[in-house]
Amino acid sequence: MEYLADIKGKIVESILSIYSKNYNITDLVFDRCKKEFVGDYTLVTFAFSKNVGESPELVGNKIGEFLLNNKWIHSYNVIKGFLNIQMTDEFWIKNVLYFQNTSITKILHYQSEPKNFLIEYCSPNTNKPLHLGHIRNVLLGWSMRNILKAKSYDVSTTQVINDRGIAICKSMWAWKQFANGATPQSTGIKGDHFVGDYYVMFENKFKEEYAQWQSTSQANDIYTNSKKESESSDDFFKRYKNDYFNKISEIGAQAREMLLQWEAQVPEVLELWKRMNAWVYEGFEVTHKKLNIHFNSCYYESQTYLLGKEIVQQGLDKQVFYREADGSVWVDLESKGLDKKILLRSDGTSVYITQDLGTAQQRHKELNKDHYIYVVADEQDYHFKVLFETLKLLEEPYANGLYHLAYGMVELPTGRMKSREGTVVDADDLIDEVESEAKLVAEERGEIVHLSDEEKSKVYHQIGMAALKYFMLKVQAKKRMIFDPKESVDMQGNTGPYIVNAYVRIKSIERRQAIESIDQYNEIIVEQEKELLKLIMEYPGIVDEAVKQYDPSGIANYCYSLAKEFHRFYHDCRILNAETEEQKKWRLTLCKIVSDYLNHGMQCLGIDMPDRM
RNA sequence: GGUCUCGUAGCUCAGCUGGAUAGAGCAUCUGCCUUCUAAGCAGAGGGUCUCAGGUUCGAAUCCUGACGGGAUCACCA
Repeated sequence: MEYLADIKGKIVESILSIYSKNYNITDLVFDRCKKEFVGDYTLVTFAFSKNVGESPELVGNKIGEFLLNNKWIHSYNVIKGFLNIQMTDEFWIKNVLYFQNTSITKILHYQSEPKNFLIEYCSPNTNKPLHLGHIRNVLLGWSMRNILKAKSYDVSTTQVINDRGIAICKSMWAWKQFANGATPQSTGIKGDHFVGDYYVMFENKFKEEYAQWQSTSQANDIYTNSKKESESSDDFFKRYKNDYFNKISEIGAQAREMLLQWEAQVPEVLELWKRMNAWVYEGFEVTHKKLNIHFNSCYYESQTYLLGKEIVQQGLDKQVFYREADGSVWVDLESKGLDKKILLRSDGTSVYITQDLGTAQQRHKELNKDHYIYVVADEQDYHFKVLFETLKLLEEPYANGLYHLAYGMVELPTGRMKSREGTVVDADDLIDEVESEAKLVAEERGEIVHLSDEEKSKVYHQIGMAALKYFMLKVQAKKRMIFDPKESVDMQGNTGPYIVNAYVRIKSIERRQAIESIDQYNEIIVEQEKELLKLIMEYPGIVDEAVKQYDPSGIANYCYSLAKEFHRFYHDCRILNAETEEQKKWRLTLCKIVSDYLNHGMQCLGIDMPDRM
């Protein structure tokens, strides 16, 4: 445990000794001292003073006086209810030695109990490539995986792939119709984009058909008979689109026919389905690799979409579900502040949630985890509330370990992304863009001209990814975010590359001078050094908070603060040309610690840093 | 309309288990490269923390209400 904990202990001890009151440090406000006051740490005594019936100043002075007995407290001052204490140089030195000699893994593992997790994230459809929304999802999911791993928890990851349904049938239909046997290989198009293109082709064809139909007398009859009062034909036909697809459309009927054939396992359809999905998976694989994210397993809806009927039966047997006269099965969650929710259609077929119930149960049977985290956009908040409450009603043993990591939707400065309007930001395009921006800046600077082409492109990729990933992860997960493509490729200021730059500066120094470990220090410690150490000491708390909140943004912001503080230190203080050999070693050690913590934090975010840039 | 959620500088965001004069970045303006990578540093301007009440020594932070944005309320997934 770092030595700040000792100071906190001393404060608790002082209160016990002076006032015979037993306090927990978490009940007291003890924080870093604000820069405009003299001191390193501050204890706020207002609330406490009230409890003991003495003025805040008196309490501050008494505790301050008591603390002076400690060799790590240099001095104190009291301003109203604020007791500011200054630490001795010995305190900082002890901490440096501790951080130098103790691995971050060990520090984070302290008092951590064994737990195991399954994180479900990404969850794509196989009819189109990954987009910006998926990027936020996978970065959050993968980052949470890294953070939990950093706490030495057992974590595995999975994704549920929606590989069946009408959407992929649309792609299949269009491919049969227009492709003439073309493949990703024959056209050189990435598999997921290739299949996505046929989905778009279907949609365009359908739009065309629908538009033509709207001028027929059949359409006119339907409009006059079923329009709402004063509804324009435009509005009506927008609303009617889905019905048209299901009831009237010719190509809609053909696509639905393919779906039926798929369910009936018609070999020819099954074959095409497998073939096209395989193309998509190849494409996804490339994107995953670029983002450097991984999955320990995959669940396919084609294999799980029939699950859940059994669990519904169990619920009926336990009388926590009920059957309506028409045969549909429901759960009543009104006592939980939710509504009644259908679990099985009157014809006995599944709905969305049926499958999720079944999947949850099956997964627990197979993996037996304590915690299951679903990384899914917050538009599904209600669905997950219902799902979790239903599983609790069923008294499933894992029901209390379920967590919906909900993140806000990603919007463009122009508003929501709409595939219909072609405003969806494609994941691969975005990755290419940040990479070429990184390349542009790097070439201007010319620091890495001597590297081989292969090494160079690796650095461009790392910097581009640092920019993109940090940009996405610095925002609190639960908040919706405005994604400005222009800002995402920024490399200055509060950005990933800024943090990478701090790290690279240290690596550059390391290349000039090997860092030896130290066991003492006898010179003055400057303010910039203390500020760095204060931040280093805060890291375990930052990680714990990220785990508690299921939110990496705190770690992202921490990395920025640490990098910022380092840049200041680097500017103000000479390291290799320090005043004495001893100071140089001390500062080198400090650099080493900072680079380790920066690297650890960035690793938690899934950001891989280069040694040069 | 019901439920959930958000509202902090021109823009994008921190800060939210109540604590001192509310912080960054971008953008605008001004300085600093013969010294370890200037993707950097230092400085200036920019705020009724949406509004109104309440809780108290103290509120951006907690509570209530209003206003404004978003999500959701299918025998879709």
